[in-house]
Amino acid sequence: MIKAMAPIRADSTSAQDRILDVAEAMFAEFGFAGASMKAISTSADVAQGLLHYHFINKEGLYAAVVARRSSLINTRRHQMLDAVDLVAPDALEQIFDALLRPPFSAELGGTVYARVFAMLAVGDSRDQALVTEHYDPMAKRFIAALQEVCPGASAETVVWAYTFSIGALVATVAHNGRPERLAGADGLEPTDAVVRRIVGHAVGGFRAVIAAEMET
Amino acid sequence: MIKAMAPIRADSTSAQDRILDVAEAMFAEFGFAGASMKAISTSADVAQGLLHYHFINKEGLYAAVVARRSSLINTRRHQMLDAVDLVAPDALEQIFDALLRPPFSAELGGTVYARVFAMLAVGDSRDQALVTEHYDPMAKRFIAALQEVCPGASAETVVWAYTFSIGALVATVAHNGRPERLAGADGLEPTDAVVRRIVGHAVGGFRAVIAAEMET
DNA sequence: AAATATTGACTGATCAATCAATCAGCTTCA
DNA sequence: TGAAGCTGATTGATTGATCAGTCAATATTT
Repeated sequence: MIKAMAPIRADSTSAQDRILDVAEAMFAEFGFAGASMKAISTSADVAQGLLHYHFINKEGLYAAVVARRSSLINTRRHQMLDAVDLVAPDALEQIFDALLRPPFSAELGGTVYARVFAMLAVGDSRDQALVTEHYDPMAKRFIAALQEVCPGASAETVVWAYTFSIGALVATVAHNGRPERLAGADGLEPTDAVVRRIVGHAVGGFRAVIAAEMET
Repeated sequence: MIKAMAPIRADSTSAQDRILDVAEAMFAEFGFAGASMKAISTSADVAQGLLHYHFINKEGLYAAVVARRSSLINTRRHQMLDAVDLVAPDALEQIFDALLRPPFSAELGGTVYARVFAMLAVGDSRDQALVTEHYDPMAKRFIAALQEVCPGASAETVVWAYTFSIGALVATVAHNGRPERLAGADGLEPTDAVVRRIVGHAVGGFRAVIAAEMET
């Protein structure tokens, strides 16, 4: 006999994934302390106990949310960096494009997680531990690539330029409506145009801090 | 007889100021939802009811913390922008210096508040309401100054460049130890050196996005 | 000048609501 | 016969907020 297929769930996603999706949205809106396990379980339509069954406690759930998205985004970053020709004249543009474009990607789940990512970047010791685990290795590889392209630059200078660029990314991707408010515009620019802007800014800023170091 | 002097308090600060100082530190470390009124009152050595007496509720206390520091910092920014010669060759440097230097000032209370400021920048609607009230007018004046120096640039481009620079500022001033971690350094650079770096980065990035717009 | 009201700052106790977490037991599938 | 996934009820602790009442200083009246 033909075996019954794996049961097709009405919503087509497992309870675990549903919890992660809802938790991501809640953490994005209210932060770690502001999101409650009760609200997450209610919105995900599961018992609150199930959250602890799968993720042990609130920190575990938070870490799982971060791990899921950061893995997707950083894998893409590594792929794009792999494809960069470090001796090409526009190597800098390519490197920053590889660093800054993936967080905007909708198919990597970017838009909602982006706010969690922004909070991580400015967060306390708990957030920093997650950053250290999930983002620092990627960061160090990009910093090494920047140094390779720009041999005269000191490590300190490159790290600061990297930090500034990530800050610009965070401010952009946290899409809280401020740029639109300040410009008096009502619509969002298409993603690709914003990415080109931020990459151009990062490259220009990078060249400027390198030049400032050289002339001293 | 000589009248008794006004009583000299042991700690020389009013209870209100003490509450604001402690609340600032707590919000900086744990965020809005993470800081509790009980913990704040205990650390400030006052009854919890006094927080509600002076600030009505938690949001009122949070708003008071933001209002106090943002007023100091933005006043300084306006003063420095007033002193800028908009037709000088280094007008751009001067404008960005006026924008980016005050948040680093220790005498304006910067170092602790900086983390509150960082959370504001990436925060939810409550945070954005405070940003709109306390930061947007200043931002608009700086954006206007940048447009004056760079007449060919579109408003949109200038706003994005401004947004990127504020992002770099936030990432820097949230001093969570990440730059040092990535560089493997153990000491902090002197403030003035960091400010010069970030101003140079902002100017270089600004010129780059303007140039990119011109050539299209 | 003495007695009396009024105010503002502040405390200590207490409230219902909400928090994260636990656990016994149910169901489903291998 | 398990084991994994999951529920529903419940826990003690903590949350922001309220309120009656204390106390010292000032203002008003006698």
